[in-house]
Amino acid sequence: MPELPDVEYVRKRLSRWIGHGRIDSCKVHDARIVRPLRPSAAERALTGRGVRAIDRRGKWLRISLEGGGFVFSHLGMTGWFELARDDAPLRFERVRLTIARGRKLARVAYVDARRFGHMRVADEEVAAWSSLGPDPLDDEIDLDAVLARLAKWKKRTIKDALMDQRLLAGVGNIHATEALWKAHIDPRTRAGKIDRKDLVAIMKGVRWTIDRALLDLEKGDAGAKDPFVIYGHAGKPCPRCRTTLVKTQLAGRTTTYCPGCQK
DNA sequence: ATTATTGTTGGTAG
DNA sequence: TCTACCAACAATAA
Repeated sequence: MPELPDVEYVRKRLSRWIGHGRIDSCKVHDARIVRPLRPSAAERALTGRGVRAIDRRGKWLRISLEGGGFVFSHLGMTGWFELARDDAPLRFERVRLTIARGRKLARVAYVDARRFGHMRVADEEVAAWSSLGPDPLDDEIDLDAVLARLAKWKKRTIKDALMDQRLLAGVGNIHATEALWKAHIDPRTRAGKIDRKDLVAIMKGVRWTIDRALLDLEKGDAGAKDPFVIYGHAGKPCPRCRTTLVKTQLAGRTTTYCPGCQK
């Protein structure tokens, strides 16, 4: 379930498993994932390469290789990295990396049921990475720059704008929904109508929902219970004002909000 | 059987 | 060139 917190969690795990290791072998089970490279070309490009760093920006991961070059990885809707216990492929495994660190081997599997995720092996930074907006977890946000962008969108809703990766990197449907609830702002508000005070509240909301999600993931009991306050809770009472939460469609995505306290 | 799902991209129409 | 909308990608769960 990757939005920013999930990808950050994956980054931490990957760093632990393969940081400063060497890619001993690479096996691509599904050609779609490494397009436009052919599986054999991707495997050849990665085998034997040292790993220098693993970073995240928004929902993208970047593995920097010794001697130059990168693997950019986007998890799509259902992508995930798992540590495998042996050589048998996991369910929906698409790529396997065997990492050598000293005498130890780590079997790192990329698993992705729907296959919307992909990896790109590249010598240079790719546009998908460099055109991302500021990352709300890592970067200082220039409020004036964000406001200037929002002002140009007369018709677009603030909810849709928040999911635009050029505005802020990493916010998706769930966390846009949760952040706007926290900020008391109606998701249907036109982006251009958002003022500085609103934006400050939204940014607080974004950090609030990201921090909560990250904490849940690191506790390790994710999936055990529904961690969201209003996402997916249409028809139930608002936890803040008890008004019944409603859902609507915004830019093609289901959006939940409280008609009582989100203005 | 039907509908929904956390994301992105490419086509089309304006 | 910019904006807005929608279908497509694919596999599951309710």
